[in-house]
Amino acid sequence: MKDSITVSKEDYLKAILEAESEGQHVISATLAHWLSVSAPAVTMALKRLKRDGYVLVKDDGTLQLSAKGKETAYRTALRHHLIERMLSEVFGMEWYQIHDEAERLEHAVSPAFEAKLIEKLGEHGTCPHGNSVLPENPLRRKKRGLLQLSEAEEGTDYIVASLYERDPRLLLFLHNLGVDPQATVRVTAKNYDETLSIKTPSGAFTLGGPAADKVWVKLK
Amino acid sequence: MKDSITVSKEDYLKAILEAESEGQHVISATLAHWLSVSAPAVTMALKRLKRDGYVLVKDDGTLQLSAKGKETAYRTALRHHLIERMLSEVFGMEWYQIHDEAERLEHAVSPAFEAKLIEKLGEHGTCPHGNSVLPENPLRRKKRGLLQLSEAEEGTDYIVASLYERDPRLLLFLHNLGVDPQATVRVTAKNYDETLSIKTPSGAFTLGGPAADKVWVKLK
DNA sequence: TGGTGGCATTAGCTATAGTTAATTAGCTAG
DNA sequence: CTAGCTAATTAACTATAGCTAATGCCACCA
Repeated sequence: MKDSITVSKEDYLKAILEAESEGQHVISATLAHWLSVSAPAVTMALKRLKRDGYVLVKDDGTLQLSAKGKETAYRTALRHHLIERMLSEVFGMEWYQIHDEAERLEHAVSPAFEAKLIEKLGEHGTCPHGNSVLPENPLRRKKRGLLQLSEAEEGTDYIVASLYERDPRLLLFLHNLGVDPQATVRVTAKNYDETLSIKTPSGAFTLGGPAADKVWVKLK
Repeated sequence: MKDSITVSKEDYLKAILEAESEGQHVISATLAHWLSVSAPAVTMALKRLKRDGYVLVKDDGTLQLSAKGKETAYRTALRHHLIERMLSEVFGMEWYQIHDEAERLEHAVSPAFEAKLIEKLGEHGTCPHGNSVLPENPLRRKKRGLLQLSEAEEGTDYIVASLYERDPRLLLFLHNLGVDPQATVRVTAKNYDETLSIKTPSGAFTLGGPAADKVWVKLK
C-alpha cells in the first residue's frame, strides 16, 4: 500500500546510480547483468519503482532516477562506503571481506547511525579498495593518472590504486596473488594469450586479461 | 528449497530464547504478543521453522528450540548485544536509540564481523540498558539485589540498573523523565492509583504502574 | 450442562521478489 | 527482405510473510 523502501529496491536504485556513475547507458538489461537477476525480475521491480516515484523510464528505455530515487540511491551508496570504512578502520577487517558485509549492513543503517559514522570517519576519503562513494568512469580515472594493469608498461613499478570491488571472488583471488591495495606490482611480460606475467610482494604470477582490466594502478 | 535462514526466522528464534530466558512458558500465543503479529502468522512461521529443524512443538503446545535453533537464536541475541555496545561505546549513540538500530543490524552480521566485535568489545559485559546477552528472569534479578521501581521504598535513593529494552517508546519516555541507566531515582510517594511520584536528576514526575514495573533499580 | 474465553488452525486474501518459458518489438547484417 | 539477435514483456509458477474472518477445541466456571 505505502511506497515503502525495501532492501531489493535500494539495491536496484544503487545499481542505477553506480552504473550511471561508471559511465554506462543504463537500461533494464544493465540491471539484470549488474544484479544477476532475470529480465522479468527487473521488469517487475521497475514497475514497483515507477509506481513509487523512484524511477522514470524514457521512451527509448533509458532509466532515470527521480530526485527521490537519486537521494535514496546516494544514501545507500554512502552507507555502503561508510560501513566499509568502519569495518576496515575501526575493526581491522580484511579489505577483501568488507564489501559483502557492507552490502548487507548498508540497508539497516538509520540516519542517526549514518551521522555518527560521518562524525567518526569523515564524509570524504576512500574505502580500502581505493574507491570513493560513487565509482568514477574510466575517463576520469585516466585524467587522474590511473591506468588499468592491462595497459601498464612492462618492467615498470606501479602502485595498486583502485580495485573493482563488486566481485568478491575476484578480490580474494587478487589477494592470494599479492595484488592488494597500495601494493607494488610490476608487469614482467605481456603474453600472446592476453595474460600478463606479474610480480607482486607475494611472488610471480600469471593474470588473465579480464582480471587485469579491473585493477587500476598508478606510477610508483 | 533450502532451509535458508531469514530475518523473520531469526526474529522468531530469538523471541523464543529470550522469552524462555525471562522465565516464560513459551507457546504460540507468546510469540504473537512478543512479536506483535497475528496468531495465524505464528502458525505459518512455526510450520516453516519445524520443517527446517529449528523448533519442536510438544504435544501440549510448548515450543522447544532444537540444538540448531538454539545456536541460531543465541547468535542473533549475541549480535544484537554486541551491536548495541558498538553503537554506544564506539559511536556514542544515545542509549534509547540503539535497540531499534541493533534490531535491524543484527541480521546482517557475519561470523567474521562478530569475531571482530568480540575482539574489540569483549564477550561479556552489559549493554547500555544494563542487560546481558540474554535477559534474566525476575527471580535471578532479585537474587542479585535488584528490585522493580514499583517495589522501591519511599524516600530511598536507588540507581537505575536495568531497563526493559524492547519498547522504544517507553525508553524515550523514561529518558525524557530523567530515568536513564545509572541515574539516581527516588520514589517520593506511592499513590492510590498505582502511580508513583518520583524524583530524578531532571525533576519530579509521576510514573504509571506498568512503566514502573519495567525499571529495575538497586540501592544507591 | 452450557456458555465464555483463550488458543490454534484453516481458508482466502495481499504484497514482494524471484524463477522459466513463450512471445513480441526493433534493429541489423547478409 | 528476411533471418537472427537483443531487449522487454506477459504468463504461469514458487516461496516468504503478513493479514482478517471463521472455525474448532478445550478447559473452567456459574
